[in-house]
Amino acid sequence: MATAVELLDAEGIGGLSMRRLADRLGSGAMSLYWHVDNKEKVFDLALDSVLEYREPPQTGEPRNWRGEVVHMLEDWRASMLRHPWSASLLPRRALGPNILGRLELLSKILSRAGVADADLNVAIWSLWNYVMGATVTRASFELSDDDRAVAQQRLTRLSESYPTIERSRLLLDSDWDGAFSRGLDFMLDGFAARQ
Amino acid sequence: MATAVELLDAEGIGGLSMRRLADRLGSGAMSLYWHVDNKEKVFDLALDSVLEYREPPQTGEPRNWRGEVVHMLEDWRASMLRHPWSASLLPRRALGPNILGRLELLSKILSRAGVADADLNVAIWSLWNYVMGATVTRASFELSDDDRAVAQQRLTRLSESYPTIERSRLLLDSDWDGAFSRGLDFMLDGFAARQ
DNA sequence: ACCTGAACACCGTTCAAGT
DNA sequence: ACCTGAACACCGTTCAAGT
Repeated sequence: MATAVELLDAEGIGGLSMRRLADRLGSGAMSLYWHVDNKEKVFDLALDSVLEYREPPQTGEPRNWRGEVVHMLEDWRASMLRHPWSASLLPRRALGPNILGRLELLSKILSRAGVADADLNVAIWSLWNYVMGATVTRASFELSDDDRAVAQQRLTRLSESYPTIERSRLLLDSDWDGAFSRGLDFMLDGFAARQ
Repeated sequence: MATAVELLDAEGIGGLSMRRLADRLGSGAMSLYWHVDNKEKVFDLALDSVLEYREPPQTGEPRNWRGEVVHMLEDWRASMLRHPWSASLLPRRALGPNILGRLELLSKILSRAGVADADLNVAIWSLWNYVMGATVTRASFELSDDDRAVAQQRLTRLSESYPTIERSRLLLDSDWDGAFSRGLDFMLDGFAARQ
């Protein structure tokens, strides 16, 4: 599986073919199919393998729940951005053990923090949605400089049609990390209000 | 383009090949390439073509900004779910005119509602992230009943490892629409707090 | 200006056959 | 139990050639 991740890192999602993976593995032609059902399974395994989370060591001091949530979610996003193919793999993938582990942890933190049981699932899915959307978006904007230039050019050409987003420089603002954590703060404010 | 959307609706993302599309179009073999650069462009066009938004007719009464935002975003999500392939197409796609139009509208509503300029882009991207994450997730869980059964089975088998999400039935809760709008409310609460 | 078909360089997957 | 290579049924894209 490590080899599949290497290949995806190096060549992107289109670069992984069963034939090339077999090659890279040194093993001859099609022996892969003895170990794995099909290409989908390879993607499932690669995705989950990249999402392992190790909680930071507990110091004696009481941790605050917001900090814990933020830490885990920022790590989640960072893990996926380290392997940009993982974002485009996300749709239609199974939930592997590492993903389930993160959801479990998130549940525990939030319910310990006093989020009502009735709101818990909504809160978790909201955070999930936020992280997944942010990651998918971020990865898809991380294109070549050429592409960025083209997008910028097109937008200024169309500035009469989209005056507001042109003025606020919505598409040019490149502080992705800052936007991510500030938006997360907004969301957590929303949860905290219902506690 | 309508034909491409039909084909995607009928057969999913894997069902669209340049050859089959040409066939369906009645046109012979490879004449597509005179009209379009490559397959990527076909996907770009298909995605945007499905995201047109018509604002609801303005009654004389003053509309509330939360209602407008919720309406547009729920329509956005619904449009994508009507064409499930659009969710998996989202990563790495260009922003077409319909998408830009929605972002422009959102900007206008929020800034009219009094969201500070400094918070505007963060708010918009947060909502974007939320909608995209929710849609991608929803579409990917809408698998065959077989798949759902397998997932459920696996989770109960692993209930010792994931007690909290097992207890809250996180993965079985099927009120997606309700979760979407309740989570959206949380977010808007967060924005309103900063006004 | 628009369409065509053959051709090239790939794919995923199966399967009989090997050790 | 594990690997192999040939074979099948596809792909996206190019390009010389047609109207």
